[in-house]
Amino acid sequence: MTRIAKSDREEFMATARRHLLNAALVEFANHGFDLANINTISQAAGFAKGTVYNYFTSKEALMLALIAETGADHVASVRGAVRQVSDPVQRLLQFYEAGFTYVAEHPSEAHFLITTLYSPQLQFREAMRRAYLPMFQLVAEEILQPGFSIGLFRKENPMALASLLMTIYLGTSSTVDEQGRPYMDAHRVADFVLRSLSESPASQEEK
Amino acid sequence: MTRIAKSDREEFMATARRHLLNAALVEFANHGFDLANINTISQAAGFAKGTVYNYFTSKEALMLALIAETGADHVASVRGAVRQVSDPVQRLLQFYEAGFTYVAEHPSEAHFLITTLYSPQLQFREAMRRAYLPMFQLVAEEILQPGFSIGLFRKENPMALASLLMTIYLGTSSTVDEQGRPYMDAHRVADFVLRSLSESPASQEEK
Amino acid sequence: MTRIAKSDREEFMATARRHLLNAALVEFANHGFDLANINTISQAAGFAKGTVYNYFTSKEALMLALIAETGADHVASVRGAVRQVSDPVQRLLQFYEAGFTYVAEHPSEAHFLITTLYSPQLQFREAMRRAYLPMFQLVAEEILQPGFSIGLFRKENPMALASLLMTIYLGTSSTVDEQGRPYMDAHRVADFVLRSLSESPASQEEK
Amino acid sequence: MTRIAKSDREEFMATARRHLLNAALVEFANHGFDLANINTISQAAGFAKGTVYNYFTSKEALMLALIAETGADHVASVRGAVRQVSDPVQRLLQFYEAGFTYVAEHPSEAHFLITTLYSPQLQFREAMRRAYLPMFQLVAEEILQPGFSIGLFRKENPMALASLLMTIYLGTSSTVDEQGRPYMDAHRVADFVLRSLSESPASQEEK
DNA sequence: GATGAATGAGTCTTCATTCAT
DNA sequence: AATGAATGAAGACTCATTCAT
Repeated sequence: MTRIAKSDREEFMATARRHLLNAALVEFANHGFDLANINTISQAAGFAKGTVYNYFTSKEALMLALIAETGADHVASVRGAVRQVSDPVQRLLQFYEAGFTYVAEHPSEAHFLITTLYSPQLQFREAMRRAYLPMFQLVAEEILQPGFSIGLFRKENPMALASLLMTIYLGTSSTVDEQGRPYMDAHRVADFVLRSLSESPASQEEK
Repeated sequence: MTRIAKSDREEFMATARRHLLNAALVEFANHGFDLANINTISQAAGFAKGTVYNYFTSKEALMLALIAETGADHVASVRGAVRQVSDPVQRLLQFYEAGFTYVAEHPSEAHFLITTLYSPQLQFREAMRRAYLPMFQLVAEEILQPGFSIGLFRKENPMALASLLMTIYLGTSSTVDEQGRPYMDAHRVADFVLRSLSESPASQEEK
Repeated sequence: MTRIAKSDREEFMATARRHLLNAALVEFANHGFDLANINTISQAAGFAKGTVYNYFTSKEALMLALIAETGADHVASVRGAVRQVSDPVQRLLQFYEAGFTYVAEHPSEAHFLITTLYSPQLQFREAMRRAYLPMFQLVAEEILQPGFSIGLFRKENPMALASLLMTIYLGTSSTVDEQGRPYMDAHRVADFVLRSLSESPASQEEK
Repeated sequence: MTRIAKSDREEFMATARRHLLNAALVEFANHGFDLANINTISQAAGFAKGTVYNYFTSKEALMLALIAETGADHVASVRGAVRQVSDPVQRLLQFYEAGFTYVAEHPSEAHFLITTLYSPQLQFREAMRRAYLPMFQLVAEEILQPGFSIGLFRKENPMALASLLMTIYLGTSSTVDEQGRPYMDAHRVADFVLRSLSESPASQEEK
């Protein structure tokens, strides 16, 4: 009885927390942290002014929670797609495709993540970096490494390559049209990257 | 006489304006637009609070002027380097080298430009895009086109390629260490890009 | 049965009420009424935030109850000591000794009472005055009057004298060290007062 | 020219500062620090909301300035009166008379000083103590010492005596009617104190 | 043109109190 | 009777902007 009641309450609060995070996401994405209005968030979530402080100790704490959770969501979504295939080339393609799909389907999240990644406020940039570390590892260990192992990718400085791939992913993801959809095509980007990664069948330029 | 006197005054005001822009650059780079303090800027430039309004109609106008001028500077610097050579491959290398050099030598400018490019405020993002249009054109018309013409680069969607090259440039430029220097090496990045651009010596993947 | 059950409940509630008053005392003494936090009080008493309102209708009601009960306690303690002796001079000494002892042994209560006595909020000052009326009467009727009767004290405006004695008591009581103990010595204070009270410009008190 | 202009401005600002302190005095005296409203103060002084922050960095800074300046005023007023006479007995009388006069003529100041002296907030109590140190010294060095020197006062622990005299002064000063006038009469208080201080005309106790 | 005091809109945050469970 | 989530009033403080000097 009590268990159920307590469980209900907990569930209810978890829902409320989620509403607040969703409202915060939109507000932060639209206006950025500094111009975001806590009252607007609370009311958009269906609560009165002060209620947000029952869930987050401050505007900053709300922001940090949002970074961590949205970042984790994003990473999980991409990782799930990547792991559906095993061939490194396919995984690379999945990486960009899942990424672009996420951006297209979660425009607010994507916009929030990108703007936060380049926020002038160090604390938020750092939090964003932390949230994206697993994605970096995904690229390095579950896409590049396998490719190296089977001699598919040229083995040049894995960290630098992973960094480049992430950079290209984030950069192209953030170049979107007014509907929030990426301008670029996942296949084109993946193709571009693959050409560079490939163990040159004949060794090309700089002789 | 009057002309000279007037010219003196104009010169003086131009100098004052420049001091203000420099101070604003540092403040905006350090704190972002919203947290930047007009008073701090004015005083850092050697003036009292109100004086900034003799030169810029508002904080926003100051920001927009800074975007336009700093962006133009950046573009000019890169363009100058690119045009020193004529071979498309060399130009591509120069593009990344000049870019990274600029970032390393102008950390505040670079930080300001990057954070503004991803600002949550549309107006600033747009202004930044406008400021970077010439750089985009530089890549498309003075690096890629010549490469296409002489059959050095595979001719696939020039706009998309230019966009990718810019994205890679901006992304790698914004990944800097604590001293503001890019982690990546211009040669490595240029090499990565060139591999993709090259007319496949043997036609690699998609057969 | 019912009586006993009811009595149990009453006892339980009385205990809870006491816990709340004790917690409130500490909080009010440490921070003053305005900065005192109802939540802190309730939790210090072992209850949740809202429970305090089952015992007191408001923060102010809690404060007023605390003033009345703590004041009465203090008065009772002093009165008890005074009545243990019958000689007016001894009573006066007891008055200051019991007072200082109370202060030393109940630092929170003492601090609360003194700060409340001089609170900027009239309602609390008045409540405090009311609580101290019996102490005033004690001085006037059970110390001074007997002294007048037996010609020990010069009979000059009893009300003014009682007021002065109370003032001296409260003032010296509130001058405490960091451990909450009065700087002054009860004997010294009593001696000072007795010299003034004594009849006989020539050869006054105890020979 | 410039000197005069600057001097004018400084004078003007000093006036504004005084207006603010006066308004703050009334507000703090009426409601206490915590309930005092900064906006009310600013507007009562004839300024807009934020102007008070051009003169004081915070509500607390305003309070501390007020404590220091009002305390110094009070001390100066009493000291001035005391020094007008040279006989220790006269000085003692002047001390209480000047004190009561100050209280009667400056009810807000007096109320503010007393309530602050017993504020629950340590920082303000301490500031008040500091402000009153010179008054303590005045009593010890310019009233009691001379009395000791000429054998008028019995020489018992000067510090304790000074403390008692101050206590009596502050306690009686704070016992005022609704118009803010002390209930006690300066002569009566001074007489009470003098009886205690006097070298017993016939040598009473300590043989 | 330079100054800096004045303005007042804007906002995060606190917290006493209510009330459904 | 106990709980604690929800409420919303209240207030200190910031700061872009104005303007008299």
